[in-house]
Amino acid sequence: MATKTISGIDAASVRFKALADPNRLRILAMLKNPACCALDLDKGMCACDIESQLKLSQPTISHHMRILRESGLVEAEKIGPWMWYRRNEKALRELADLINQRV
Amino acid sequence: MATKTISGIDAASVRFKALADPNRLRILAMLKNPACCALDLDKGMCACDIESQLKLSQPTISHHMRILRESGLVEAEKIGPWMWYRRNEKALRELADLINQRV
DNA sequence: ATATCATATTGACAGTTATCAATATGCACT
DNA sequence: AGTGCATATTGATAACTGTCAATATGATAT
Repeated sequence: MATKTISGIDAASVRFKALADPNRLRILAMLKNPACCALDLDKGMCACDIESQLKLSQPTISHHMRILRESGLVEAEKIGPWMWYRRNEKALRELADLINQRV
Repeated sequence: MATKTISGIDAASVRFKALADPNRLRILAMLKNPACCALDLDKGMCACDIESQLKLSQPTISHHMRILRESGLVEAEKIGPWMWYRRNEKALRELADLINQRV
């Protein structure tokens, strides 16, 4: 348990790293109010919608979504051919709390 | 005013980048409860104290402090030969609010 | 099976980052 | 002036990052 704090710091730095890119911040802001091709907004947004709103190539979007997913700040679900992305509000709240209370 | 939002995102990404390193997170945590060579804790911590608690060279500490300072998350004041560093609680709170409300 | 669409992976490249050793700056006290 | 101490800057290097073009994977519909 002695290394718990350190590994917590490392995990936090991974999440802050995920936020440390303007395009990823734009993606998270988009996911807050999904404007997407489907009507069922609860699903979040699919990659193609995100791509159409940012001037980035499809592989680049995929790269950013992987970083957001692996950091735990975004969750993904595959439905048919589409990948739906949603914010992990709990993880985001924990990160905000970390700034306010610990770090 | 049209670019206000974008420049806000860029400014935020600079601050998150400042948090995206484990050693800088450790420094911010240290500054929360300054354990330092001087008695006047209100001043914060001087660079030598930070250096003695992290296993990093003096230039590396200086580098990290510059990034924290330029991001606005930490303030610095030179008193005699020492540089005193303090957290900018307002900036940190704003960043936490950004996660909670905007991004 | 095969053609199509959505997304992921790979490979490459330019730019950035974390780190240290060496050196410079700047202050304080003889 | 000169010595010593605290911090900053420079230069170098290995590792990482954001981006795109090309290619691969995997699901759907014909």
